[in-house]
Amino acid sequence: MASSSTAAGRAGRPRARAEGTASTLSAREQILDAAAALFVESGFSGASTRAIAERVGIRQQSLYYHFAGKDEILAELLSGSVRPSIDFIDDMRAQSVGGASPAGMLFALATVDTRTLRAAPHNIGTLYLLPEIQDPRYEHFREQRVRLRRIYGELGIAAATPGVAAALGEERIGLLLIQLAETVIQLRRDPNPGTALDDEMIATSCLRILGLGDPEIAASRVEAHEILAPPAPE
Amino acid sequence: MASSSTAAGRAGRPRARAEGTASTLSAREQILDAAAALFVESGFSGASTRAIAERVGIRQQSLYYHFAGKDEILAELLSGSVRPSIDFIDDMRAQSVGGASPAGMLFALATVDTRTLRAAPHNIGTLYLLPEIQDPRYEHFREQRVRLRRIYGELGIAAATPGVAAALGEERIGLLLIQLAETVIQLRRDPNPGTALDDEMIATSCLRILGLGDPEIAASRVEAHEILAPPAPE
DNA sequence: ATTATCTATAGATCTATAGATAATGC
DNA sequence: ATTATCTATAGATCTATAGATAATGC
Repeated sequence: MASSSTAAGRAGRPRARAEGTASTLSAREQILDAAAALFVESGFSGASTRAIAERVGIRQQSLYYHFAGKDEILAELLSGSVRPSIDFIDDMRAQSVGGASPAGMLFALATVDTRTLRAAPHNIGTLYLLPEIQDPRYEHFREQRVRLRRIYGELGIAAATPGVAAALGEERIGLLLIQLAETVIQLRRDPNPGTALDDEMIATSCLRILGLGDPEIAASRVEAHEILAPPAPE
Repeated sequence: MASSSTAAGRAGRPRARAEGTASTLSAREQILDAAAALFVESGFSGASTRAIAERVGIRQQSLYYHFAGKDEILAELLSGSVRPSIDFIDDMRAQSVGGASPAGMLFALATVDTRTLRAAPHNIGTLYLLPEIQDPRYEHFREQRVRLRRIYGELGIAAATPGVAAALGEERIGLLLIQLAETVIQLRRDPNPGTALDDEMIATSCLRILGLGDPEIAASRVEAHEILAPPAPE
């Protein structure tokens, strides 16, 4: 059961503003969560360390026990937010899903991505849009995203009809597909919840852009389901 | 010839840091331009009034002669940036382009939008992505964008195949199409200029999402050309 | 007189470091 | 002893207002 550090009220001087709720998260996680909410709402520069700390229920200066600076908090949030997609890709490749077509894999990837973006707390995908991430400091993160885009491009060009493949090329396809997946971010931003957008709508649109027709899309969808929910291995 | 206020060195105390270039822009325009560059690079909160003024070549406090505050500068930039699209829509409707199909009009609108986003100085479309514009203060701008999205939705659902129209619905179509048009923003952000993306690629992708095939897309493209470059009247 | 700048400056932040303190762990 | 907080505080901003000043316009 290895108790670990996640636990409730333990070592260290107690907080001045004793929390009523006794969060299940570690202090570090509480900070990340608070920062995510505020970065999404006010941007990186617009969210002060004081505001973050206040949301957590600690003093501004106490943040520095857990993070070297505000930028480290953002770096960690960013790296956590691409991880699910990258992991999924690596899994899919490792399993070398023999039977799956590029279109099937693309459908699965788009589904996972949109699902992740939708389920993440605080619409964290918004962070991708902050101007501040262009800073050299966040290059590692940007590289991860380039990698993701490249995978979209590779799968996309392999799945596309010859005409579309020739007209667009791999890089543009990658860009368009990832852009489409991120529609979810804008959708969550919209305060009017009238429009729900389910994951498969995006994945379907991805394949349409590539020139595929309804029968191919339907087949890819079935493949994607197999990739995503593999038959229980005995 | 009405000389107007745009002119070069005129009334008012001279600037301390005399500009070598004697800009052709009015001070107000110089401020807007400098602010646009900095908002795009550092975000709204990340760009200080001092930095903006420095770029213009005036003192920080002198900004307040032209604008009541930083937020007014952003408001003006935002309103200027949607105007071309809104104007085009109003024109297109006013002319009541009798012959044009929804698909043709959509192709034309997407072309104009991507062209505008591509040609604007400083990748100003990035401003749409700033978290700060969710503030109630910028509601007017957001309404303009909602209007634009609605037009995309109306044209899109009319142009779509029955299957796609039924599966997605007008609002989702609007969201997806506008998102696609804004791929240009991300493209311009990418420092690697390897990938040029021409306007018609986006417009074409818009129609593909709607389920249209190559012949319909080709026809819409021709219609769009007629809308965009109307045969010289009489 | 009007216009567009300037200088001076108030007051409110904001980030980060240094060192004290109040818990738990051994 | 270690851990996680606290208080105190430095130093750097940042936005905005008030009032002076140096041009042009009449």
